Parts: sequence; C-alpha cells; structure tokens
Amino acid sequence: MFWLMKSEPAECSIDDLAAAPQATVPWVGVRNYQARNFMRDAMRVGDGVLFYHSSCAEPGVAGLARVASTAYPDPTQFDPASPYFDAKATRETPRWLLVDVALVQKTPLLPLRTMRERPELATMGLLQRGSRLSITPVSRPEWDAVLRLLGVPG
DNA sequence: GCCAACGTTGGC
DNA sequence: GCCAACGTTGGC
Repeated sequence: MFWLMKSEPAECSIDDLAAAPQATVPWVGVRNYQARNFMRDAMRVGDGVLFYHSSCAEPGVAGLARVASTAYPDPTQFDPASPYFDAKATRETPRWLLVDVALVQKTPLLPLRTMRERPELATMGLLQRGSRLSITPVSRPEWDAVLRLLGVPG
C-alpha cells in the first residue's frame, strides 16, 4: 500500500530524516486513533510513503520514504517530560503505536497549492475538505500521479 | 492571528 | 447514548 504522512518540518523535516541514523526515524507523536489504526492494522514494511511538510511556510510533499518496521509502542507516551505524554497509557497497556519510517529520496517540493490544481489528485485524502488526518492512505493511481509530478520514475 | 472543521471529554 | 463545550489541526 501507499501512504501520505504529515510532519511539521520544525519537528522533523525531510532533511532531518536524511540526517538521522540510517535515514530512519520513529514516527512519534501520533495521537489520533484512526491514524494509529492505519499504522497498527494496515501498514506493511516496504509500503511507500509521501513525506509531507505541514504547518509551515511551504506545505507540500517533500520526499519519498518507506515504512521500515511493524507497529510498536510509541515510547513518548510513557515520558512525563514529553509533549506526547499520555497519563492513561501504561507499558502493560500502551495506547499509542508507531512505525519506523526510512528515507527513500528527497524530492523537489510539490506544493499543496499545486496538488489542489491537479484533477488526478482530487481524490487524495489530504485534499478532502476539512481533512486533518496526519496519516492517509494513497491509492495506486494517486501515487503514480504524484511521482509523475515529482519527476520521479515509478 | 483567524477560523473552519473535526475529535475528545464528560455531565446528564 | 446524547450533545455542548472545549481543544487541536493546519492552511491562509
């Protein structure tokens, strides 16, 4: 399958991902059940990921990545010092899961503005009215269309 | 900073 | 189970 995953570049940009050990980061901080369930139930190692920059000057797809692990507990939920701390989570019954995400390649930015202009992308979850989900599935045709716009060979 | 849209919480 | 209040997201 294919996915779009939002990251605030102030938190973890595509360059931060590239600079991480083995160009891989644990996708910490997801605190939405639907997004968690995608990671827990539907993601498979090797799935393609559109790495999206959100809440920034130039929102858009900034690179390609892949799912690099199965789901496991997000350690930040147990850390009282973390902004992602969840007092109701315990190590015995963790509430939040994550997957590791590995860089495939940085790309030229495909701006959100451009994506909205493209009819072939109109079905993307990201572009639906009121959509806020930080992880959304991407269909094969949507994936192919994005790669074409990025100038990346499929 | 604004605000629309959505998710969560908690009283009842 | 309902639903109002509140908090968050995220583009603009």
